[in-house]
Formats: sequence, structure tokens, C-alpha cells
Amino acid sequence: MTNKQRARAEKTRKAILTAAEALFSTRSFDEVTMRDIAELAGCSHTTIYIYFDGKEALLNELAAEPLRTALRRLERTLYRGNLSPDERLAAFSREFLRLALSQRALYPVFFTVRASRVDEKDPALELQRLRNEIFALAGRALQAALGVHLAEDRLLAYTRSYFYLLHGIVASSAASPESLDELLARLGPTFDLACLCMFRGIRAHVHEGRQEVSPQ
Amino acid sequence: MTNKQRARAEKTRKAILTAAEALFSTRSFDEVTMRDIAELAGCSHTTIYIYFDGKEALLNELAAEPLRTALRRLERTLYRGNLSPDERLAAFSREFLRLALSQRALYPVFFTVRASRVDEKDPALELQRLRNEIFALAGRALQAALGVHLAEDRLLAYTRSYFYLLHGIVASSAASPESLDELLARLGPTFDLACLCMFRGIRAHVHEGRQEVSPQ
Amino acid sequence: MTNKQRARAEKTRKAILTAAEALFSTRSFDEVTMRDIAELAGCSHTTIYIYFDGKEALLNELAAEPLRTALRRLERTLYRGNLSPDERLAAFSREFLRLALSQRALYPVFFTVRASRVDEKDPALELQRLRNEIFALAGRALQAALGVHLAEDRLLAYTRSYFYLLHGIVASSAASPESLDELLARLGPTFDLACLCMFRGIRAHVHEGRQEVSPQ
Amino acid sequence: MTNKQRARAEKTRKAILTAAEALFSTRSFDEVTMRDIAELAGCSHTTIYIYFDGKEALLNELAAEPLRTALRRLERTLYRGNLSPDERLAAFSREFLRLALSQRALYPVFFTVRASRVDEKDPALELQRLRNEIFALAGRALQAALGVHLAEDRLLAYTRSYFYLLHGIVASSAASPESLDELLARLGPTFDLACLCMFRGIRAHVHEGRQEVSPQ
DNA sequence: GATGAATGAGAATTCATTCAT
DNA sequence: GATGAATGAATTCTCATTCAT
Repeated sequence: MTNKQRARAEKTRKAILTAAEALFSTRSFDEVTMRDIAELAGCSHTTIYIYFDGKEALLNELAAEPLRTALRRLERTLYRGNLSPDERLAAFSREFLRLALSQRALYPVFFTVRASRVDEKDPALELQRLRNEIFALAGRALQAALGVHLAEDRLLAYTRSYFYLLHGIVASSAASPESLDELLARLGPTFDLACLCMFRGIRAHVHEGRQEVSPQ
Repeated sequence: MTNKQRARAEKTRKAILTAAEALFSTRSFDEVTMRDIAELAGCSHTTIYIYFDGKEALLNELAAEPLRTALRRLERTLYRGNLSPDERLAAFSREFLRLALSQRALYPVFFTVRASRVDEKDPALELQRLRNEIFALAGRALQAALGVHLAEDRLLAYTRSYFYLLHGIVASSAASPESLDELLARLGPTFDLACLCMFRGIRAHVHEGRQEVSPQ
Repeated sequence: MTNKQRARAEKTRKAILTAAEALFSTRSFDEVTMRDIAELAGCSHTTIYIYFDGKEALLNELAAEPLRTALRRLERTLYRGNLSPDERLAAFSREFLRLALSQRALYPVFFTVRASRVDEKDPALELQRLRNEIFALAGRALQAALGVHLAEDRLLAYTRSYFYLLHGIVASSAASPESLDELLARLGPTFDLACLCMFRGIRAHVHEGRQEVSPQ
Repeated sequence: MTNKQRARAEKTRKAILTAAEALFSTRSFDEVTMRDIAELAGCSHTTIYIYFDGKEALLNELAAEPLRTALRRLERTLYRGNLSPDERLAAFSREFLRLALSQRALYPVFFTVRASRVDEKDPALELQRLRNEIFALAGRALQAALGVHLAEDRLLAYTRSYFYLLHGIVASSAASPESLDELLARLGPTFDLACLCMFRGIRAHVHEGRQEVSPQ
């Protein structure tokens, strides 16, 4: 009994998340209504409120899972043995972009720090943690690709720079109505190029860098 | 008397634009209501419809002016005589970021192409034109800084890459509650660094580029 | 001076009436806005309030003139010498329909008695008077065509019957998007037929009438 | 419990329809607001949108039922055995007028063809169908009463003529504030007379008709 | 005589959410 | 566990009308 019920509940919950994800991948937060989600999930819209505390809570919970998946996959990318460090950074970047672009509408949720009451067990906190880990991961990938050890603050600056680029790529593509594959087919090489250039520039800056500071 | 009336009208119109700008700088398009704007502007919400054709039109008109200003200032930056080409690119970047970050909430309006009926005299068209000009400007600045002539499509790819970075910087900072000055004080150097690295990487890619292609 | 002003005023007034008439001939009362009228009349919408006490007053005044014209033309029709009495009735009917259908949107204003505060100099009163005269005219035409003198109440009943038909023709065609000419080209013969039949039926009823009463 | 809910829903739905009917019987489509309806129905105005797709849909749905009833009753009238053919036509007419006048305000909805996107399952289509059936019914009644077989187009012209009269009667009485019974008490005989005359005229035209065509 | 500026009242509609079952 | 019924708050936008000039 209890088992069956739990299974059913879990299934409904999953259905809601899946439906919401599908809808948010096409439309923005405000454009998706609870009723849309319920319809696609095959349940009543009131049911959603059993599992989630409201629309925003659903959104946060929704974001957490892909982000967990993303983190896992990005980690795996970084420890693949058959790649040189800079190939690894490239692979990391490509993977990151693929994940982010496949969830374009959720991306702002992933990577925008939203003011929110600091509430224990707020899924927003979990999101924050995941974000930070991914950022750290990128830092480690960059460090490895650069091949020299850097002071923490310098690495932070470089990692930020690199992330700006990644964010910019995603942001620039966010409004596109193209599917992920169409997008990558059209712009993938440009994305690669951009990442490569950024990396080269950072490497150059690291090696010769300090005397030729940015003009200011 | 006609003068007085015209003045009054212009004042009201300005008040509406100012109010809208203030509100949009804090909240997003959907979060700001016409009534909010009217209240802040000190007029009835119906008055807004005298001056603008609706909410979206207001938004477009609102975005057009700063963007025009931006274009003018960016042009001026590019023709300042006392700078070397790459200093000019850096200056351009800094100016762009300053402008974009000072209008953070409008930034998506500036740089997100929105599907819209292609309508003569639609202010959206004007926006599109301004966007394109700014992009072209960046392309020319980049070309000049690189110092070699590039085929159009290669230049396009590099310019895009550079813009991704700029977009990313803005997007990353968009949600920050800090004032423009606070933001620049804290992250300005990092922004400069990122731009410099991007430029260096592009330059490197241009010069040694083709043999060492992006892995994949 | 005064003359010039009066002329100008009269011109503006006329322009408003003309514009309103044109618009009401296509769209219904609620669909036409004061601003539409003003635009077509080439004046400010506030000007309309100088000449008319509001939208409804304008409508009444608007209806009066065509109705006066109609009355005049219908009178003329009835006294044309070269027609037999029943040809005259037919001509009257055709003229009535032509007038009514050319002002389809105004027709309800012409012929619908609206509750209204009985106000001296209310144009609604004038309308009422005109309506009554046209009705009386039809009565006389019918009487003449029948060729026998009838008691007042019997004539009233017949005239009413005849008018029901005319009203019905107009009402049935009111919603048609066709122009007057298209409409008459398509249905004119049917209108004639209907009028003819009605007249014949009345004549028959008058002559043999009383023994074969309507079943009930 | 599902039963209880269904009952409640049905009750609400009915309440809305009843309220709307009551309001539309006094005021026109544009004059009745959704909030008026809701208030009279004793529910929130948003509730209306649960049951109907909007104002126009409500109107159509509202019109469909009485029209269905009307059709059924008119059919029954035509097959009553104890009447002669022309008594049947008279009975049909009287029944039609009774129905139409009892729903005066809805009459335009019943019998005015409104332009509308031809949409499967649009209730407007249903209305159109019902209208056509009633018209066909009248045609059959007329044919039977005339006692001779007529070519389709001639019958059509006569039926139209007859309908013009019926429409005219309804239209002329539409604005009256009298109750149905008062109206019939005052004008019923005139209505009968008009119908009788029209029928006699048509019959005359059919029998001797063609040589004495309508002048034109 | 004429007008541009401004407004208040009110329209349809949508949505997230709660309550009774 | 799940749901249908119901709602209140809010949104964009339109219109006839008035007021100062």
C-alpha cells in the first residue's frame, strides 16, 4: 500500500517536473502557466500545490536537478583521461554550453543570484551551492590548462573572465527560437573559436602578462 | 500659449519616460505595470496612451534614446586621436560596458532581437538598426586593433566572440543591486582583464591561428 | 466678421455631421468613436462638443436630417402624376427602402422609439414627429392604392402590417456588408415581390375580407 | 461526492446562463458586462470564464438553447393534425412570433448572421444551422399552404418575403418595454392580420401572378 | 471658434492560488 | 493522494468627456 502510494506520488511528482522542464525550455517563466504544466503532466493544477509550494518553488526545484546532472557531467568531462588539459577545457566549455543552451529558459534561474529570504532548506541555497561548484570546476580546468600554478585571486579573475564569455554565449543565444542542434550547427564553431581565443588570451596574459597591463 | 502647451506635453512625456526608466531599472518588463509608471510619472495611466502606442511601444521608445546616445559616444570613442588602436578597443569596451551597465534592466531590450511584425516606423526597427551599427562599430575597432585586414566572415566570427564576452559581462552583472560605480569599482579591473585577454587571444589566433584549430 | 465666423462654424458643423453619417453608414453606434468622427471631419474631437451635447445628441441630430430629406422625397414620390395609385405605393416602398438601406446603421435610430427624458427641444422629439409623418404618408399611399375609404383603425392596422414588412426587409439586410447597390441588385426584385404580395394581400383582405378572418 | 460537485457546477453554469439571459433581455450585448452577469449569477466574474470561453461564446451558447427549443416547437406546430394547411401556416407564424418576442433582446443573435471565423464546433455554426432549419420549415409550411408545387427559387423568394414580415414584426416590437403578454394583447390581432395578408398576397401572386409583375 | 492635454470609469481577460470534497 | 470549483487581484487598454488655453 504505502509503497504503491509512494510510487504513484513519486511518479506524479516526476511528471510535473518533466512537464515543467519541457515547457520552460521553450517559454519563459511568466509565459508558462500552472495550468499548462498540469495539462502536460496529466494532472490537475491543484495537484502541483501538493508537491510544490508554488510556482517559484517549483522553478527552483526544477532548476536543481538539471544543475546537479550538469555538475556530474562536467566533472566527468574533466577527468576523462584521453585528453590534453586544454582539450579538456574545450570539452568542458562545449559541455557547459550544451547543457546551458538545452535549458535556455532555465539558465537565468541557474546562474542569476536572486535575492531571496535566506531560508533553511530553500532550494535556492542548493542552487547557489551547485553554481559555486561548477564555477570552481571551471577554475580547476582553467588552471590545469594553463599549466602553471596561480594565486587564488588571479585564478579567480581569469575564471571570471572565462565565465563571462560562457554566459555571454548563452545569453546571446537565449532568445533564439532555434533548437539546440540547429543552434550548434550554425554557431558551434564560433562558440569554439570564442572559447579558444579566450583561453589563448588568458594563457598569453599569464605568461608575459604582468608588464603589459590593461591600459587604464 | 501653444508654447506653454507644448512645454507641458513635453514635460509629461519626459516624466513618463523617466518614470518608466526608473522602474525598468529595478524590475523587469512584466513586473512593471502601466499604472506603476503612471503613478510615478504623476499622471493618469490613460495619459500614457496619448504619448505611446502601448506598453511595448513605450519600452522600445525608452530604449531607443539611450541607445542612440550610446552609439554617438561609442563613435566618438573610436575616433579619439590620442590612442593606439588597441587602447581604442579597450576604451570602446569600457565605454560599452559603462553604458550597458548603467541601463542594466534595459539591456535585454537593447540587445535581444524580439520577433515583431516588420512594420514600417516600428521603433523596434530603429532599435535593430542601432544594434547593428554598434556591432559594426565594434567590428571596425577590432579590425583596427588587429592591424591586419580580415575576410568578412572571419572578422564576423571574431567580432561575435568579442561581443559574447561583453554580453556576458553585462548579463553577469545585470542582477546585481550595486550601483554602476560600486560595480565598476569592484569588478572594473576584471572586466578590463577579460577584454584584454579576449583581444590577445583573438590576435594570437589571427596570427598563428589556422594550424592550431579548436579541438573537435 | 460675424458672417465669416458663422460660415466657418456652419462648415465645421456640417463636416462633423457628414463624417458621422459616413461612419455610421458602415459601423454601428458603439463601434464609432468620437475621435473617429473628429478625424474624418478634420477637427479636434473636443470641437464636436461645441456643436453637440455628446455622442447621443449628435446621433439624434444626425438622424434628423436624412429623415427630413427622406420625408421630402417620399412626399414627392407620392404626388408624382404619371403613376397609378398602386405604382405609387410601389415607388414609395422602393424609395423608402433605398433611403433606409443607404443609412442602415442609422435606421434603428430613425425607427426605434427610444425611451428618453421628454425634454423640450430634444431632437428625439423631432425624430418622433418625422417618423410619424412618414408613417402617415405610407397610410395615405396605401389608402389611395386600395381605392376604397377605410375607417381609421382599419387603415392603421393595414399600414402597420405594411410597415412591418418594410422594417423586416431593412432589418434583414442591416447586417449585410454589401453596398446599397449590390444589395439592391441581388435582392431588389425580391423586395419588390414582397411589397407587391403584401399589397395584394391587403387589397384582397379589404375586399372579401371580413368573412374569412384569420383563424384563432 | 463527484455527484455533488457536478451538481454544483451545473447549478453555477445554469445560474450564469439565467443571469445572462435576464440581462440580455433588457440590455444589448455591449451594455451588459461580464461583471453584471457574475453579480446577478452570484459568482465571481472569473467563474464565468471557467464555463464559457468569453463573452461572445456565452452569448452564442445562450442563444442556442432557446433556438433549439423554438425549432422543436415549430416542428411540432407543423405536424399538428387537426389544422388545414393555411391554419398551420398561421399557427407557425404565431408560434414563431411568440418565441421571438419572448426573447426579444436575443433575437438579433438568433437571426443576424455574424461574420465569424468558420471554426469547427463554434457554437455560431450551430446557430447558423438552427436558423437555416427554421427557415426551411417556414418554406415547407408556406408551400403546403399554397397547395401547389413551386420551383425552388420561387419558393425561396416567397419564403423570404414572408420572413421579412416576421422579422419586421419582431424588430418593430423589440424596443417595447411591454411584456410578451401585453404586447400580444395589444398587437396580436394586427400580427395575425399582417401574416394573413402576406399569405393571401403570395397566394394571389402564385395563382394569377406572372402576368401582373411588380412594376419596375 | 477651436484645440491639445488630461482623466476617471470601466471593459474583457488571465492567473496563481485556496477550499471542500 | 488527488481534484474540480471558485476566487481576488491584477493587467492592458479604450472611450467619452472636461479644462485650460
